[in-house]
Amino acid sequence: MKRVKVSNNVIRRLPRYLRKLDELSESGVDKISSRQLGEQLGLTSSQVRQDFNCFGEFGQQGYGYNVSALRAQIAGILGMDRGFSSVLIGVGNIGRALMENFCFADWGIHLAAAFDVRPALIGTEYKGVQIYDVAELEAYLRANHVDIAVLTVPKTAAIAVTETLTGNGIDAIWNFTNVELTAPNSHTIVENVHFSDSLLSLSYFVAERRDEEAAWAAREEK
Amino acid sequence: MKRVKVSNNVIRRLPRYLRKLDELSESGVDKISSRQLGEQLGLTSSQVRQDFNCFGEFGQQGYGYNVSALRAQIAGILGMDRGFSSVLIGVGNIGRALMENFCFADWGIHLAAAFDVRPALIGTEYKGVQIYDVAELEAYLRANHVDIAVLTVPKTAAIAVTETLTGNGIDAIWNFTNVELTAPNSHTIVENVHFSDSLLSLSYFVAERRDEEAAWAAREEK
DNA sequence: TAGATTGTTAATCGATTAACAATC
DNA sequence: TAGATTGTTAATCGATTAACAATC
Repeated sequence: MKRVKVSNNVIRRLPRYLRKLDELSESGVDKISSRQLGEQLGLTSSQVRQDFNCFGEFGQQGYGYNVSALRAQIAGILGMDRGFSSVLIGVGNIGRALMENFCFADWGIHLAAAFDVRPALIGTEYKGVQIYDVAELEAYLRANHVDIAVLTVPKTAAIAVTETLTGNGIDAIWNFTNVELTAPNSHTIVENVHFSDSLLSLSYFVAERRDEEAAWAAREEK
Repeated sequence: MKRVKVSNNVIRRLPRYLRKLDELSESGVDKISSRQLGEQLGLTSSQVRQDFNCFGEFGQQGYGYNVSALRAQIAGILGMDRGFSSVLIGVGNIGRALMENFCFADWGIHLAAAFDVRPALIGTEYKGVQIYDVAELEAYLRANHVDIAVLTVPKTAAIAVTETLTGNGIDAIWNFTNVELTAPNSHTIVENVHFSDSLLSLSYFVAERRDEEAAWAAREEK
């Protein structure tokens, strides 16, 4: 597979292609053209073809793309077949929500262990995943290869836990705390899930919509 | 305030400016230049100034920007001072995580009510928010003005609830289900929080990193 | 006043779109 | 073969960066 420097925009579209292809598969569709795929995602056919051509030639001229073959290619590009392993730190509401409803395995990630500070949780199992004491995190990371840490601790614990993680070989963090972990010169890959950023974008669009409505109403008035 | 058509990239940066300005405020910083602000967010000073100039003139030549004044401007642009109201549907783990840990009020959104189907929850209160039967959702929406619906129901209920929402005047949905709600021709504003997209992007970057490491190791070998 | 930094115009860069030869 | 659709190059568009006059 080619692995040239690919723009961030392209990378962010790959998971959307994957979801759409899974949806098509479920509906029994087994071939699709760049034009059809683009229409369903709000993209031009050119963009779809350009995106795929960053990584190789996945289609067949005059035919289009085979849904399951293309799906497999994209899954490979995204690293879903690499057997990445992860641990989750912080079995609160958001941690439990992920353990319960989010199928890590569906996306090729093995959730190997969870950690918390609360005695009532330590030593128990939740959804088939063992919960350990955070005090054991360092030892665990030294004994086991872990690719990704899922950070779902309270804000106050975020920095300390992050230091334990990065100090013990973790170079990728899926961050659900609203603490900014991205040290400017850091070696660590951080993917932030900032709920507030998402809600505020929505709020912006609602405000814009309300202003438009008000402008219309004012025009009617006259 | 100007409200010209602003690019999506700019809109997505606004919440980041807001968070950074809050952080600066907390640290007692009361003025900042576009250069300093840019450095702390990984942006050029030009970009920072261009972004703000989409909406007005918030700085002072030779001085820079007043942190709290700029913060207030951005809050206004994002609609945080409009008193938007919201309801949450689905008081499962993710719904509870939001109700418990996410301060809607901090972002100018009032969470007015929650809805669920489980008898054990209906009629109770969680974190000061009343939980109603989903069967009452339609009546509630007709009786109360609601700007935003927070959708945290299981996948299987997503479509039916969305129809109730859009059929009763809701034009903005904050969607936590991994169902694609964005009807191509829809009037509804949908902001998706797709956990899987986020994790897969992270997975991509990890895969890229591992490939680089492997390439280095292979070079050492020779 | 001199220094600093904005607001804004112009230049550059990169991403998206269009076009078309290759080919299934 | 004729029709369809890719892969890929060229053209366009928009976003970012650079530059600088205005001005605090």
